[in-house]
Amino acid sequence: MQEEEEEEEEEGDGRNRQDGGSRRRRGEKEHHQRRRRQRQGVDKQGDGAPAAAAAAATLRVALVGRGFSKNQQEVFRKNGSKVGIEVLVRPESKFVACGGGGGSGGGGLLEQLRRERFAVAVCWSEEVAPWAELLVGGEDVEVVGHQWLRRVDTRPYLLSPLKKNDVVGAEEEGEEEGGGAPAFVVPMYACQRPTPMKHHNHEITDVLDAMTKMYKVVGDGQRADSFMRLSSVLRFLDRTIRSGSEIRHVHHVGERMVEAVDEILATGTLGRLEELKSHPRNQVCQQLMKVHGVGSRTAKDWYNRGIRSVEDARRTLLPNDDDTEGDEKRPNLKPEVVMGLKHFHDMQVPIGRDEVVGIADEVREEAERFGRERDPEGTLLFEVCGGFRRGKETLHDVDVLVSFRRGNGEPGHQGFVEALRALDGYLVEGEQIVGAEVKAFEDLEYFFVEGLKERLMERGKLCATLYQGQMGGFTKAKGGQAPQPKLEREEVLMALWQLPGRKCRIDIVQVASSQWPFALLGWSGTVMFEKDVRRYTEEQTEYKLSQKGVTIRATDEPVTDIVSFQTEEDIFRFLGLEYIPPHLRWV
DNA sequence: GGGCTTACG
DNA sequence: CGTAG
DNA sequence: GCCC
Repeated sequence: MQEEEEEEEEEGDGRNRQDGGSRRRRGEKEHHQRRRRQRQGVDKQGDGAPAAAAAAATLRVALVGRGFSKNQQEVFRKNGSKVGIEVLVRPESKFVACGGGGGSGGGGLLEQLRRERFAVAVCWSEEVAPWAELLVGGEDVEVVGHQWLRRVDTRPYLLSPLKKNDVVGAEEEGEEEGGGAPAFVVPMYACQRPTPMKHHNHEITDVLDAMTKMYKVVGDGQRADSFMRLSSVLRFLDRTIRSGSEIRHVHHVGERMVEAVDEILATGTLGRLEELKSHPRNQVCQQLMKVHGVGSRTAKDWYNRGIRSVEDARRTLLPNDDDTEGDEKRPNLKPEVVMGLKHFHDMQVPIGRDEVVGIADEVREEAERFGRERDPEGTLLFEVCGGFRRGKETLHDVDVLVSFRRGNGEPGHQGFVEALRALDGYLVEGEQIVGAEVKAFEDLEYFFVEGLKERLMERGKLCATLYQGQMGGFTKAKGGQAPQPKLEREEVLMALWQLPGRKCRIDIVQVASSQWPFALLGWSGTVMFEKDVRRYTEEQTEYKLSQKGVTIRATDEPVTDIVSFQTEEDIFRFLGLEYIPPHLRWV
């Protein structure tokens, strides 16, 4: 797609650039950033196409491999030493890739490129430009970083960078083209990987997912994440793997993970997993963590109090009629946990898609009615997010996102600010808010979710509230400045919904309409996808992404003031990502 | 050895 | 710490 | 557990 939008790219490890640098670097903001990674110039979107023509004139040399890691480059520079460098050329695309020599072991990026019909050469100098010219003829040469290469590659997916110990051999012994299936090309961030729900490696990912869960039970979230990442990588692959080494070159796949995959392929499970599962405490804790509001810490607490099952917990912890002894050691349970225990069995029952549709219809109907009362000209934005939007067959809760755009075109939030202004005692001198804004929130009937909740409760649809709150709506108070009303806000209600015969979990979220696409993206999951789209933004762009919108990281200025975001596609495009529809976000 | 998404209660 | 995606 |  963006075959031609590279134009702008560059970045990089590009310390070696030889051209004077037509590239503007925005050094100003580097300062407070401990980020040593250079960002790609992701600024243009939409229009950024009319670049192809210019691209043909210049030969770009992309640097890849550890020979060009930041540290390595420093070494080059300091020593002025000669270093073996591999040069790969792909004439039809007018660029070459170069990487550090030395090392061995296949599977690296260079090797992948070679298999894909790049020409290969090795030079023994940091001065790659002359080599590149030699290989493809005397065009102008510009040296760019491997990030650039990844972005201009014709395939729909980006390449993952070479890992530390995966540099291919410097000696390009004959072109043994053959050699089995091509290496997997796995983008580094989950948000770059279209990942379907059903894939080719369930046998392995089932075990890895169990491992992930078990590490969460024992409280090792980071290690759990690592296994989740590996599982995510495997779900992306387009064929079943036969050995861990097939993905050794992939980011996030280390030595231990290769061993793990091999062990699963050989034995069907992991010794470490079986070992953890064999501990009664872990088994019990895993059960207890199914209770809403109970994580690994609470589960461990309960276990240490002698609780051995959810039924134990219900008996011991839920307030009962007769308070015999033992209630003095009853811990103060948060209301959520009380509800989690009380309705435990209902909450374990999967919710079918048809049931979700029914619930959503009722919520939408009421929201529309409620909205019309406030502004007959207004428009309701409504979407069921979460697993439902990704196409999941059975859900464990219903995530509803709503927004209300006023008929006059103003964001629905404007009404909130107006209402706030009208509130006696909360405002003085225009925008200045006096007193506890929290109180204002409670008093204002403007709030959409609150109003919606009341109506749905009157109808007997909504029952217990597990949590209700809001984010934003005011600027932070700083100095003597009182908080100011603010557009960005989000109201969240987590509650129970009365189905015929049972209750189920429902989350209703309302946001300012300006935040709509960001909220859609943010509430559609998966967890990994959300993490990685933010991590990608943080590491690869100069922006910062949140459910509120996009800001320029250095200045914290909202980009949403300048660029219009109407859809999720707008966000992906802005960030330089291929659009990935919800049903391909099973990372 | 630090960091690993982000925000709230 | 737990929850949300 | 992996990466920088």
